[in-house]
Amino acid sequence: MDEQGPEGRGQRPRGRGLHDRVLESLGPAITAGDYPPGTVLRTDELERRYDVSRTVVREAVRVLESMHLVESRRRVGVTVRPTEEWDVFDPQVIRWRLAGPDRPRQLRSLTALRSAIEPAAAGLAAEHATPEQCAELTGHALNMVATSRGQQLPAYLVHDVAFHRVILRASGNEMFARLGDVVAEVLTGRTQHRVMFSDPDPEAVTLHVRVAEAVRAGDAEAAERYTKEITVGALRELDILAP
Amino acid sequence: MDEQGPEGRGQRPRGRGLHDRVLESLGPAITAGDYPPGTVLRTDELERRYDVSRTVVREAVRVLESMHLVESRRRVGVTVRPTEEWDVFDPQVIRWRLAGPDRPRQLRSLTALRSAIEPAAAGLAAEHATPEQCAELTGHALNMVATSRGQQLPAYLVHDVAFHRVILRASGNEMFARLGDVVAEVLTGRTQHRVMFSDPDPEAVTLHVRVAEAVRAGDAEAAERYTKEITVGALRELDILAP
DNA sequence: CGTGACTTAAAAGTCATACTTATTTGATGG
DNA sequence: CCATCAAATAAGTATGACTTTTAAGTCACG
Repeated sequence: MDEQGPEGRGQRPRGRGLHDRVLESLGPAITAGDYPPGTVLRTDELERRYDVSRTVVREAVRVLESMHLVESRRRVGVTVRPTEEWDVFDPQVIRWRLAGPDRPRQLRSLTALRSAIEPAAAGLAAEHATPEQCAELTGHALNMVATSRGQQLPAYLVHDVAFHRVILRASGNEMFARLGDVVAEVLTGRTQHRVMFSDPDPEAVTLHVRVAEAVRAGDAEAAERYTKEITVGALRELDILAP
Repeated sequence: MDEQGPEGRGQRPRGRGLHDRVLESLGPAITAGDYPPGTVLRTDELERRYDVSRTVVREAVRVLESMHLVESRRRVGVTVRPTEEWDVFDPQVIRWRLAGPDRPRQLRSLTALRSAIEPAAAGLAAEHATPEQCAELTGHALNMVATSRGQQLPAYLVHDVAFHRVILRASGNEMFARLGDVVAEVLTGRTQHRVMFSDPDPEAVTLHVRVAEAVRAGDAEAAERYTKEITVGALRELDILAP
């Protein structure tokens, strides 16, 4: 029907299918508040809006429903659910909200989460980390030191993210490990907002080295304490940037 | 807008749809390890197995895919993904795993998570709780004391769950608040396994009262410390029950 | 013997349509 | 005024035809 040539053939579209495209449009819109809770969407309306078949819309809606973003009821339609019922731990929801107007609030929530989780993870890591993980850890810490001065923020960020990922993984707790992506997102976001400022806080850099040492030494208490200091610093930083 | 639905909109609206039935069969099976990572399912096979249409199967698969439990690829099929990629924070995944053979491991992970989150939440609650929430808290704590002796575990559990829910909500952090259901699940599961034993640990009961007092007094440090003691006790208990 | 280009087939993805079922609304009648 | 039942509506399900992607097999060529 449409003999229009394929748009970007060499592109790398995030959505691998039509339902993904619908999802990647509806999800951000809902989490951004474009459709406030209580808003009712109708399947056939969405069909027309996105010019896709019923099948595609239903699959997208089903996923949104599994995230508790919407509720689909017969004879009513697809209703946007109250914010407090959303699955705020769903990585996709987190991504959408971080990309929307709710970003500051979301960053604050996530940083508070980090502040609770990461110290505990570091403590566990001190008890469970393998020699390889200890080596990775010190490696990243040293690289953080090396890149902490002279406009090398991108390189610094890479090692910062990797460091925290190793800690979370080494904790031996699968749930902690799964937060690696979230932490990465927060760290990346923070760097972007800090790019106008100076190099990373030297104290924070030192603390990372201390954490690596503590984990290697198997000193759970120290690993936890130093990590706590790192995350408290992150919280303070947020208050400074947007009081 | 009164909602006096006879069934309520509880979590078990028996057979809300065919796709739900497929999901509630496939989800537990995958998380239980009946289909090990790498296993390939084909849509038409599932159609026949559950005697439903293509539409229904696809919707179920799409939801499983959004949980990162499976990956659907053309010319290949629906592949079960490696365990470490699953969305272990998804409430539904948690429910499934708690109902399966992985339950002990899952309970341990979740208790470690509690141990990290709840003290932080209590600290925040001490700073943000409204007078009403403080009243609820002391009310539940007192009721826990009242029901802590003489085979009243079910009643005790109700207040225990409610207590922790209020703490998490009062923290003012939406992500902490969302963990209320998870904590409820853990506490309920623990009680079921303890039913053969005696009444709840008197020390734990006292600690809950102390937490309520600390929150009311706005003493974040104390609230955090006492809550930490509660969760550490829960961790110890797990080691005793299944070392 | 590889190696790269071409063909093939398998399975998911998409669409259109007809039909079913639950639920709200509101009209009817006690 | 309330209960009951009928109609309208939108989601849910089924089906079959068609498209697209891609793993894998084939074959000619260096």
